[in-house]
Amino acid sequence: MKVTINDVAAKAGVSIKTVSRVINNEPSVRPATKKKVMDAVKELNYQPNLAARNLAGTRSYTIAFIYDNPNAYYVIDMQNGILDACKARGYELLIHPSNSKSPDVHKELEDLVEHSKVAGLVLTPPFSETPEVIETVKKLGVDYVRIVSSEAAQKDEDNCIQVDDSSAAYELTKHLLDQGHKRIGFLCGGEEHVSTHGRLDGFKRALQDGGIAPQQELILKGEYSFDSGVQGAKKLLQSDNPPTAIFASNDEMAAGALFAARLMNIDIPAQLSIVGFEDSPFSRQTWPKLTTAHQPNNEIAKCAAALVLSKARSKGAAESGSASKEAGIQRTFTPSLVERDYSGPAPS
Amino acid sequence: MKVTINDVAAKAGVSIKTVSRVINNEPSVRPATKKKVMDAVKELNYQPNLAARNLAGTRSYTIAFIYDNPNAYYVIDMQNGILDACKARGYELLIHPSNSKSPDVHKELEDLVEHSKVAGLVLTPPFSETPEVIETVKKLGVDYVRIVSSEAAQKDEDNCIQVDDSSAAYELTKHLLDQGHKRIGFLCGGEEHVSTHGRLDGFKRALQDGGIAPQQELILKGEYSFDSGVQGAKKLLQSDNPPTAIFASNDEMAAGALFAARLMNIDIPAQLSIVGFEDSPFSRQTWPKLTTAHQPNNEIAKCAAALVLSKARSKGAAESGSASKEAGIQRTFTPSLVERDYSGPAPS
DNA sequence: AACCGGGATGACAACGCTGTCATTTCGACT
DNA sequence: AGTCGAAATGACAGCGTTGTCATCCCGGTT
Repeated sequence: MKVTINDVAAKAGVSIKTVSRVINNEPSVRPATKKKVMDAVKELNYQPNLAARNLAGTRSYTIAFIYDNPNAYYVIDMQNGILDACKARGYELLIHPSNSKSPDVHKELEDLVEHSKVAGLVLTPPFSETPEVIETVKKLGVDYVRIVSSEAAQKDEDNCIQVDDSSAAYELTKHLLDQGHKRIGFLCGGEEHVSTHGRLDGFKRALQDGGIAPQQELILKGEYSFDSGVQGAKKLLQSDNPPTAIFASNDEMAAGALFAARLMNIDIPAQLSIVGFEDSPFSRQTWPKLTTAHQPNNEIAKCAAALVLSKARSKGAAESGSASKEAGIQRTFTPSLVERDYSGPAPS
Repeated sequence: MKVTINDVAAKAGVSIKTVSRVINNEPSVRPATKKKVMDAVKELNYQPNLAARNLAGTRSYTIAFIYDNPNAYYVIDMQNGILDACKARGYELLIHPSNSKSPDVHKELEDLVEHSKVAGLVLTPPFSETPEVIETVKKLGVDYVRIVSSEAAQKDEDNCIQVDDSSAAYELTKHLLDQGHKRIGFLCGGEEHVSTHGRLDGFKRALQDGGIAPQQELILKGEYSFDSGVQGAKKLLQSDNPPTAIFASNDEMAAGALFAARLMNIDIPAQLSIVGFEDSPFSRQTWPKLTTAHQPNNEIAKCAAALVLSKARSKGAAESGSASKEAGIQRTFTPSLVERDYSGPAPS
């Protein structure tokens, strides 16, 4: 049958409590003893029983992943990253699709935390950027890490993994400017996403630094969807003085913009350049491939999970104050330019 | 703190064992007693502690979802369906991305089952259609349910939720034939998917029933990807005698075909009809929208999970032989035609 | 050489539930 | 009313781990 802590203790010639100490990295175990135990663990391929740990211990070995982003690629990427981090540390993952706009969210969160005894929460946008939700989470006193666009991180940096949308958008815009584009259309994502504002901000800053006056008529509101990209691009391209480039706030919109351009028989990239954002599989499934900003969602999620786990752990073990600034966990990510087929110099 | 079985027992004036009997639906509890207990449960909002259940009981309250399909939409849909079923029955879900082609699969599965003490497995294609993998799962003696294309279900119907690709493809093809199309191109999905063969089979049958001779040159091998759709459609449309309609084996390929047609300035649906398969968000993110066969992945997954849970339960409880044919769980799904913008009568 | 203090270790209860088995209850039949 | 058997219920021991607290051992003091 399954190998338990008793087997390990017997093999190592110590008590189960000592084994427990070793696998939990508690102090007061002589190096020699520790080695004996670790050898036994390895030899028997022992792995602590999660159910028993959860039951007996004060801390839990489960964290939850909460999301309400409709983009499947995004969610899967994040989920896999978190899963990796959990596996590495012997934790379990509870998947919790939710809806930040629903009035039940608060009770839902409460139930999740109280009932399931989770050690921590990983939140992604737009859920992670909804103030009331964060408020509730804070009140619950559970450890959490929010993955957010930098602008949304202000108040509790310590619980955030940030994505610097503004800087990335700046870089992307600069790329277009460098290629001679003077009129660049901008398709905004949904208002509820902080990233929408960050990306727009970066875009504007780059324009300004490039000495180009604001062109309000080229900035269009929208949503992070294909349809929205189609509509926005159409509007831009049908205007009297159409832009020579379009900055779409994500790849899906860029694919939409691309589609619209095709419909209008516009040659790409000769007449029009298009850039996306995120580097989702979407940008590669379009054809030819989109120039975009690569956002390492998998890695971001892994760091978020690692961070929340380290919080949960340090809390459980030594209450040694300095636990917060975890070494080795990257806190800020700036998506970086990936130049592909869909952008080129401005037409002369 | 948390409300436990003891609180319920106290409130109801019975022993904890009786409470246990009630919440597990075991026999030999007087209706009056049962009611008392249920009332107490409701009043206290009691929910059994999963860790304790897992630890104490012989059966486990965790099932695993194993997949290796790269399509995020597909996976998320399935996952949500399974999650629903689990929640409804108080089970926990273990997410396990895998790779049916990796040589480590067997050991991986073994570890998963032995170590994590899962009550059941839900498998999706192509993982669920890989013979060696199924072999391993069977050997492990764990309950499982495979979601498969009907053709792959032969041997162990009892553990399958089937998707009748052939019939659905037949219907879709018939739809095209009814509109007067005589030359229809067919873009195959990846060989490793049984659905690829089922869909082709349905296509051929419909053609035959429609009195149209096989046109081998119109059937192209491919993969379930956008790129593959682009390539295939290009090839078809550049031939001497191009088809008036294209049956793409999934929506992603259809989107690719659509894209290729646009590039070649082919008017749709006037000159060419395109149909997809699956009704993934993809088919709606394309624009205008694709005609396709709606495959209710969410529902399918829910049934699969319900089935595996009923297996696990019946095994744990009364070993009453007849447990297998679960009432009320749909076993076969036939995706059904969803007519949208991208198909029309054949050009005259 | 006896003594002390603190690090190292172990014994044992507890976590919340299920499984086993003993005990009680109840209706039906003498 | 007394007896019997099955149904209903409960007492109690685990499940594999952690937390608490007692014990042991050791080097350093006096």
